[in-house]
Amino acid sequence: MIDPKLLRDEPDRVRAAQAKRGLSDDVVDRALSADSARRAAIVEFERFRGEQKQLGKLIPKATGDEKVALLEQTKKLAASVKEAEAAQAAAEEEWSTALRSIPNVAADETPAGGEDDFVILETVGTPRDFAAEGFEPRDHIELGKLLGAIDIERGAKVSGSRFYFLTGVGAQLELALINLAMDQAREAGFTQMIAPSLVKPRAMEGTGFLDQAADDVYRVEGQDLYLVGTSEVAMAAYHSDEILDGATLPRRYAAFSPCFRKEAGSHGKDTKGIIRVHWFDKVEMFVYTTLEDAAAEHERLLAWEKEFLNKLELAYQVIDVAAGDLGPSAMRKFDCEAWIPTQGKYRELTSASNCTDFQTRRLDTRGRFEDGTKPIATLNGTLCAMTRTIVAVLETHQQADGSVRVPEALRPYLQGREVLEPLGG
RNA sequence: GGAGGCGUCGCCUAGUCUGGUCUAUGGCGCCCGCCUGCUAAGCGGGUUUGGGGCUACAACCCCAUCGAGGGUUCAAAUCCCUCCGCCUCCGCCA
Repeated sequence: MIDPKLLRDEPDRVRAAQAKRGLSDDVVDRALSADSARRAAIVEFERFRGEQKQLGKLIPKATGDEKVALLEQTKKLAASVKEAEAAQAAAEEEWSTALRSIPNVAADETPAGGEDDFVILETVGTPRDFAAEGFEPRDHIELGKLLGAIDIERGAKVSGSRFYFLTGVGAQLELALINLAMDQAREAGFTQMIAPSLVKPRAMEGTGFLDQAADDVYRVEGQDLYLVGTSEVAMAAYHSDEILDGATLPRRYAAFSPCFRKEAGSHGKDTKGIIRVHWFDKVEMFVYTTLEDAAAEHERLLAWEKEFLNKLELAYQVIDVAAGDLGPSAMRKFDCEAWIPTQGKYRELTSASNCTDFQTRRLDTRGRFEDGTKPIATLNGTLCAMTRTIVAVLETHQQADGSVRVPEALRPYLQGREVLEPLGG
């Protein structure tokens, strides 16, 4: 939720922000008029209510005819109060709906436009030249089979398309990645967390996932619970309805959880392999900090993501995601896209978002500072999304014989193994 | 799943039976001031959160807020209903 004050004081800035995302600014006027209607309704209600309270005080002292008259008067007033209260509630509702449908105001630095209007900030490493090395790279599906690491057929048999089993060395690889990520996070001062992947509607709404992305969210039948698409959801709601001591900020959490996505609307995209699946596990960085520090923290999250990708010796580029592709919560987003050899392109592996006070306003999380209670910011960034990372590692570090070289940083987490060998026979 | 108990402004707590000076008591903690070689103690004051009015976004005034939502009533922390959470016991279970 954006700051209502910003809407009131600088509606043109909000209009411009809508345009930058390619959205209509009708909602701005709707929200503005709802706001003034709401305030009028509040004044009305408070006038009646105040009068009612004043008269109510006289009743216990009154006697006889005086009391009868008072009771008659207050009875009428009670009806007005009730009516005004209902009108106020309706006005609040309309205002809140309008306000909530306005996404976060993108940062000045965020490129305008949609999905294709991103700006490449940096390219790290060089994609391997398999032609020069004299062999055709195998895709992760084939490598997964050779190594006995990924069982997609049985994933489909048991759970349907876009599911998989990680088997043997594949399972070990995920556990190694989790531990590498968690160790890095712990060393950087993060509190390690294992977060629930089923959450109440409040958490889902609060993080903005019931807006545009609603179609992508699994809802549990008959249970008023949702499966999270990222532990960001649980972590943003973790401190809901709390006022955090400003001195404890930034609070940095590294949360592990499975993630579930319907992938509605992506039929036909990435239908093979484990690039796009309905479930995967992820270690996510989640930070609560001050609004003043948020932009700097965003850069730090990106730095930690790069550090992790560097450990895995991957080639990648960092992009500044365009406004139209930010999602409702973020005001700026950096994606790290790793080179996938058999696709001949960079694919998103991690994503770091600065959500400023958009989520904390919805979830009632604030900070107590010397100069008062103020809104605070949340940020999130992927440290390691297992499936796509496994794809990148296998394909990038494969060798002509179908074996895969283990990046050095990962070896301590794989019993010192330097190479993953194809299964015999 | 069954039975019972509990939920008060940071923490503890009074108030709920018997609705109305509850404008929610007291203590602890915290903040400001006084006092004071320093510290402690003592004394005085302040200390939920959200919203609105008016404005300099101050001060001030007002409304809401006693787990949440309804209801009864002129009036609800207090009575009634529903829900949520926590605790105890039983059952079940990894």
